[in-house]
Amino acid sequence: MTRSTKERLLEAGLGMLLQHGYNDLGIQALLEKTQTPKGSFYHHFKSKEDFALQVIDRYMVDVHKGLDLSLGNSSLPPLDRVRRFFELSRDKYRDEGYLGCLLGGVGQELSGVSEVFRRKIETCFNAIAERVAECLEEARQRGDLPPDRDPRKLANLLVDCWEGAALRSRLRGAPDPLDAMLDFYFSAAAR
Amino acid sequence: MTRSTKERLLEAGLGMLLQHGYNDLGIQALLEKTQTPKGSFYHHFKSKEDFALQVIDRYMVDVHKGLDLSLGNSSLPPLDRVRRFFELSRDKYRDEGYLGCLLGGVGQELSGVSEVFRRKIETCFNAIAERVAECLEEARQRGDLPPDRDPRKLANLLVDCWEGAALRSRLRGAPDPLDAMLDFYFSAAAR
DNA sequence: TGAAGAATAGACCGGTCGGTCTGCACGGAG
DNA sequence: CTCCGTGCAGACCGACCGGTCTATTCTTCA
Repeated sequence: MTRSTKERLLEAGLGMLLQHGYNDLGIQALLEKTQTPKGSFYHHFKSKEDFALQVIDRYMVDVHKGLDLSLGNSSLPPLDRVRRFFELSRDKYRDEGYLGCLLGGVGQELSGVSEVFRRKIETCFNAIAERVAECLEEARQRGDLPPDRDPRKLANLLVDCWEGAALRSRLRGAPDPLDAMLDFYFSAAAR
Repeated sequence: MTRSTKERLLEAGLGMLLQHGYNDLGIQALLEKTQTPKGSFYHHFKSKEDFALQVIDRYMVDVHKGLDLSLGNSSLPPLDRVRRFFELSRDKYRDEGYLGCLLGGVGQELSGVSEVFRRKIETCFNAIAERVAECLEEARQRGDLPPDRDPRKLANLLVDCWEGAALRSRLRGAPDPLDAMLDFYFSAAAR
């Protein structure tokens, strides 16, 4: 039971944070949704901020799992592995009702107001880009990418554009912007 | 004086909305900053939501001014005009301390919770993309763009990626992601 | 069995939120 | 001059916010 309550809170928090954002997410509402008394919440988390940061950590666990799954698939050429990761993310967004990316949402909302969150989100993006970059470097060495391209810049670019497309797909409730972005990026990067 | 108070509120609101987002923007704080009593605020705006929507309208006036300025400059080739617009935006972001784009910020924060804002922001993006698309169409007809490219899709793509880069530049407090994105886009789109 | 700490439980708190209400100042129209 | 609409002014309101506190229950292990 120990973990279960905390886990339940984090899980529900993930969904609610995605939909409501940070400031519009009420502790009260979270507690009602998870049938948890307030005492439990503040037993497991020292504050709302602490809670949100842990939700992000949990989100990143899933992200890294997705990265393992796609980038680790060595039966695919490296460029396809990268694309695979984002297509997986797109499918996840679909299942969630196109609410976009938690990092983008929280990042936009809080980076102007909280240094803690600003740093946190930037660190998460860097971590993702770093892993993508490794795979792009492999592609470069295979000749799938022009040798003069910097894989790290290319990876950050991809992540950034992805976040923009994710916002747009959220606004539209549709995956089109995500697919269009991937098509453009991979045809342009490879040539 | 009639306009002045409302104008002052909208202007301050623009900055505060950009930094704090919607939910973290307190009416109280806005009133203190602008030395305005509460009665005046609710005389001019029927609610906080109404206020924010008008702030967005005001923001869009500036955006369209920027579009007029850049896209209307017929001494430049159309592709350069488009790039010019985004470079202008980048400079504006710099002057504001790299807080990114209001549309992106508000869009991310509220689109999961308010249909009104979701639609509003999507409409704004479409308006920008539409004007960009016109210019891209001109470029296509001149042969600066491959004839099989759809200017509208290309324009939306550009706007989307820009928003992602704007978020990242906000997280970093630096323009690099914006420039990297523009470089990539224009070299890829044109070839 | 019993002591101790983890976890649950929810009443309660001060502060702040968005929003309302009433009254006053002012300026042009009759 | 009065009248009336517009804008300024701020006290006030109930609701809700995140967070605290104390008490109780469960779990574990000596």
